[in-house]
Amino acid sequence: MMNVQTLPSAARWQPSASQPVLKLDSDERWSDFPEVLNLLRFDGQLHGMNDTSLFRRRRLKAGQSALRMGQPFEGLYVVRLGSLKTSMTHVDGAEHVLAFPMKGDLLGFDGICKNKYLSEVVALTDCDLIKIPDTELFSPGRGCNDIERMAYWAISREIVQEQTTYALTHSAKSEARVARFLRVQSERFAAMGYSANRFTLPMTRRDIGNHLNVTLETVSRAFSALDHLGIISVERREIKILSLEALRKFEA
Amino acid sequence: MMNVQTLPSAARWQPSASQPVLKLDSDERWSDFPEVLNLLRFDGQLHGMNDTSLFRRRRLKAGQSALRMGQPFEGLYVVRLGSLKTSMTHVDGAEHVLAFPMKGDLLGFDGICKNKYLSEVVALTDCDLIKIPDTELFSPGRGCNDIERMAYWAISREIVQEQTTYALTHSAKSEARVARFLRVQSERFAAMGYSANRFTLPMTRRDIGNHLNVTLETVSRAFSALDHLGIISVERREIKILSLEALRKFEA
DNA sequence: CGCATGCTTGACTGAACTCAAAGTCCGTGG
DNA sequence: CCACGGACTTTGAGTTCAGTCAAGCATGCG
Repeated sequence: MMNVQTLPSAARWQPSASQPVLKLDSDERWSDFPEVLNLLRFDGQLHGMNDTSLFRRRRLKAGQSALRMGQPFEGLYVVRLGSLKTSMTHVDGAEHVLAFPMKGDLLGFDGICKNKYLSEVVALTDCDLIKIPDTELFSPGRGCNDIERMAYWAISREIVQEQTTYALTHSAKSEARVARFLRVQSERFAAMGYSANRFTLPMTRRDIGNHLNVTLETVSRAFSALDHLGIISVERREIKILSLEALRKFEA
Repeated sequence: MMNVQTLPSAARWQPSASQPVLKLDSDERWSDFPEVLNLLRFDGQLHGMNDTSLFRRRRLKAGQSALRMGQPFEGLYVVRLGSLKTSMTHVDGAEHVLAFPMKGDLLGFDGICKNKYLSEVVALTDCDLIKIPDTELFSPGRGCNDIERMAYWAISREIVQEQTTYALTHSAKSEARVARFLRVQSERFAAMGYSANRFTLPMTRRDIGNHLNVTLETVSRAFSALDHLGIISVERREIKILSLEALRKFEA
């Protein structure tokens, strides 16, 4: 059994008139290969040649941007703490929320193909990231590289999660999508050692709605409906799941 | 300029009462690393150590299954010819169409993470696939491996395409989704050297609808509407794009 | 030829969107 | 400290868009 702790309700971002000026990337060195493997829940095979890996540490305040669309690829990130939001902005200016990465998730993998990042990532809470620089991934002299293999394994995992997420938007009814979203969130929290029954959503109703392709009002109404039915308890962003069984029934 | 050819309208699959019995995987050897790189439109860096690569060739008749959910991972496939359909089946039995792979696309990458395939892939037309066996990808003694790097680069590309596809379902109006779907199809055909203005859709209205999360009737109505407006010409599955400009306007 | 599948079109219904108003929480500044 | 403002949320009422149900046609196969 994993150690269950309550989710740190971390400084929620309250929009302030001006984006606070900040000292950029605390570029601390950080070298704990086993911790990264553990965060990623890696269970593949390695060659055991993990030389002294040079990771970096990066802390973000809520509201800060972790990666920007179009920025040249400079490596991958593993989330050590905090919640983020990944989104794409279309030519017509419309935003599309792709995912809500949290502890153990990988960021930036869409930058490998074209050598620049293709999505925006912003911190929803204060965050602690581990950077795997591109030099560690691709250095040609390095030969066979455990880091590269680990990274690609993690990318494969992210693909699977993306497919699952994609499937989220394919329920007939909007209430069903919201119910499924909550269940998936619950499972993700549980997988990282947090409580599955009680958690704080780090994102707004609008972001949830965008992600599920429904309006924020519909999300709100769905939450209220599930609350009135006694299936969950909603108090702003504090969610308690009272009956996982009943929640699952709503996913049809 | 690429060589433009009309899309081979390839034996469309007409469902027959019984799945035809077939000789399985023609397991021919096949060893043309440059062709694979070309198919994948690879433009990354390699170490130039591409030893004698041992690929396999596999031909499928329309309607045959290329990969099955749950089947143990045995490698990746690159499509050399033909069209396919990727889908996931949920616990409740609902099918979700993820993508329509064609020439140059990669199959099976969702199998790396859990060492088994997580989606169904069936051929919509007769297909010609190149198999990259897992032994070629992961053999530990092999050291630094160009094939592995190429494969992962291709996976990164597929992620990007998946995100684009995912965004397909995030247009407000259903007509807009259908219009965007047609434009994306057109661009994909063009990217592989086929005509961008005239092509044959290999999939049913139902599959398109499932993919876009609308009903087949809605797809049909959208096609008709775009036809009546003179933006496209639809005759069963034969599509002509008459005004790409106008088509784009419908994506808002 | 009959049958099955796929496609189109119409009429009706209902779910989700839009618009609107009011309430809550939180940080800021007087 | 308290009042204000802004973002976020909830809830209601009206409307529109897409789903459902149904009928009919086309095509290709046995």
